[in-house]
Amino acid sequence: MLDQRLLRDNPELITEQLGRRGMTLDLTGLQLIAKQARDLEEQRSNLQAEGNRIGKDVGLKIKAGAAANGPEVQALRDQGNRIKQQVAVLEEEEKALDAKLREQLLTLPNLPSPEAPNGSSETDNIEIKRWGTPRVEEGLQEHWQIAERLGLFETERSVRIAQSRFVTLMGQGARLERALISFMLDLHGTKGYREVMPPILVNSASLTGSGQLPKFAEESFRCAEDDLWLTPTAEVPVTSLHRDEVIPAEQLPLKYVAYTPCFRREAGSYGRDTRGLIRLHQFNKVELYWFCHPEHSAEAHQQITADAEAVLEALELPYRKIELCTGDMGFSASRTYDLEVWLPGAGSYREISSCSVCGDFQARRSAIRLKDGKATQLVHTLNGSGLAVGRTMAALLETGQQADGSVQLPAALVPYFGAERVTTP
RNA sequence: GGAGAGGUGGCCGAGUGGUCGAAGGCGCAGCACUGGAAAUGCUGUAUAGGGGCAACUCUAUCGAGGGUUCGAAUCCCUCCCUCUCCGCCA
Repeated sequence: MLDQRLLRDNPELITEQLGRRGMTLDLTGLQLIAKQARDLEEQRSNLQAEGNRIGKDVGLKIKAGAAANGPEVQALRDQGNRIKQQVAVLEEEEKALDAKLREQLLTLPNLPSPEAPNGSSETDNIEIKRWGTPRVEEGLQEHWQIAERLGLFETERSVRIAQSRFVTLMGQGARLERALISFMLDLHGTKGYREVMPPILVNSASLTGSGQLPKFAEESFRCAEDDLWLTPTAEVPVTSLHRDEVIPAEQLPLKYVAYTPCFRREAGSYGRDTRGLIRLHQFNKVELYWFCHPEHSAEAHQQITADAEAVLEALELPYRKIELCTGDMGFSASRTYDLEVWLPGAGSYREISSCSVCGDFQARRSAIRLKDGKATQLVHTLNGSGLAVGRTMAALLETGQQADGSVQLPAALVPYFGAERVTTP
C-alpha cells in the first residue's frame, strides 16, 4: 500500500511512477476523499474534546456537592448528549470515507524503484548475466518425456485424484523432489536463513498484507466457509509471521527460508505448459524472505538474488539473470530480478526464481515496523524463490539426460538422493 | 465437541463507573555517585492519527465489535483467542 501522506503531499509522483508501469490514473477523486476524511477527523476530534470536558465537569460538580439531578448538572448532561449525537454522525461518515480510501489504495501497485528499467512487457526486460554453458544438442528430450520413461510421476491418474494440472510424483521422482527440498533448505541454512514451516492455509488479512488481495482473488484457491485460502507462495505466511509487530532494529535483518507447497488457479493459462512440471495448480517451492532496515534493502536485494543463484550453481544448472522492466513487475515489487534456467530439451530459458524488493509496500499493509532507538519506521521486505522445486527437477532431468536413458545428477545432490543417477526402475 | 478459568503497557501485575494512558515492580535509556564498575538515587520510557517551526497540544486505543451512561479498563451483548480438565483424533 502506498503512503496516504504521499497522496496528500505529492500525488503527481504517484501518477508519474505508476505511469511507468503503464497505468494511467486520475487521483483527483481519491485526493478529495482523503481531504474530506481529514477534515472530518479534525471536526470530530474537536467535538470529542468538548464532550470530554463536559464529562469531567459533571464529575467535578457532583463531587463539589451539586445535586446529581439538579438543573446545573442536567444542563451539562443535555449538552453532552447533543455532542454525542453529532459525533456519531461524523464518525459514521468518517468511517465510510476511510474504508473507501483504504479500499482504493489497496488496489494500487507499488511504485517502481528509480533503478527499475522502463518498459511495457517482458520484451523490454534486460539480461544482466549468463552463467554456465547451456547444453545444446539434437534429439534431447523434454523433462516430461524423460519422466514418463523413468516413471517419475503420474499425470492421468492425478486427474482421477484431483484435476488436470496436478501431478503425483512416484518412486525416484518423489525421492528426487524430497532430496531437492532438503538440499535447498540446508544450503540456505548455512547462509544464516532460519527455516520456517508455516501454515499453508492463510486468512484474508495475510493475503492482503502481502498484496495478493484484493486484486488477485481469482488466482488463489479458497475455503469459502472458513475465510482461509491455500497459499499461492510462502511469501504470504512469512510476511504475516511478523504482521502488526515492532521489531528491534538490532535484530534486523531477519532472514527466513520456508519450504511450502504453493497453490495457484492459473486462471487464463489454458493450453499453456500443459505437460509436465512447469505449470501446476500445486507445486513445491523453497522461498527466501528478508525483513530488513530500509537503508540496507538495496544491497539485501543483491544478496537474496545471489543466494538464489547459488542453488543453480551448486546444481550446475546454466541460467541467465534478467531484470524485469516496470511493465512486467509484480504488484508488490519495486524492483525484480528473475532467474531463468536453461531447459535443454525445450531449448529455452525458463523462469525458476523471482527475487523482488518490495520496499515498505508490504510492511505498510501488514504494519511491520522497526524500532531504532526512539523512532519507529516501516521495515523493508524482500522475497526470492530459492528455488521452484518442480521446475528445478525439470531442468535437472533435461540437463542430465544420458544416451542410455538415465539421468546423471550433479554431485551436490548425490548425498541427498542416494544415487548418482536416476535410472529405469 | 462438553465443562471451567482468563485476555490490562516490552514483561509481570494492580485497578468494578468520575480528571485512568492506566498504581507498583521488572526491563531499558539518560544523569548523579565511582579511579572504573556493582549497588544506590533521580529522571525518562506505548502505538496510531490530527494541529504546531518548536516547546507542546488534541483524539483514539486496557483481545475485537456493538450497547448503557454526561462519563467505561471497570456494567450489558456478540465474537475471537489462550489456558486447564473430559471426549475425539494424526
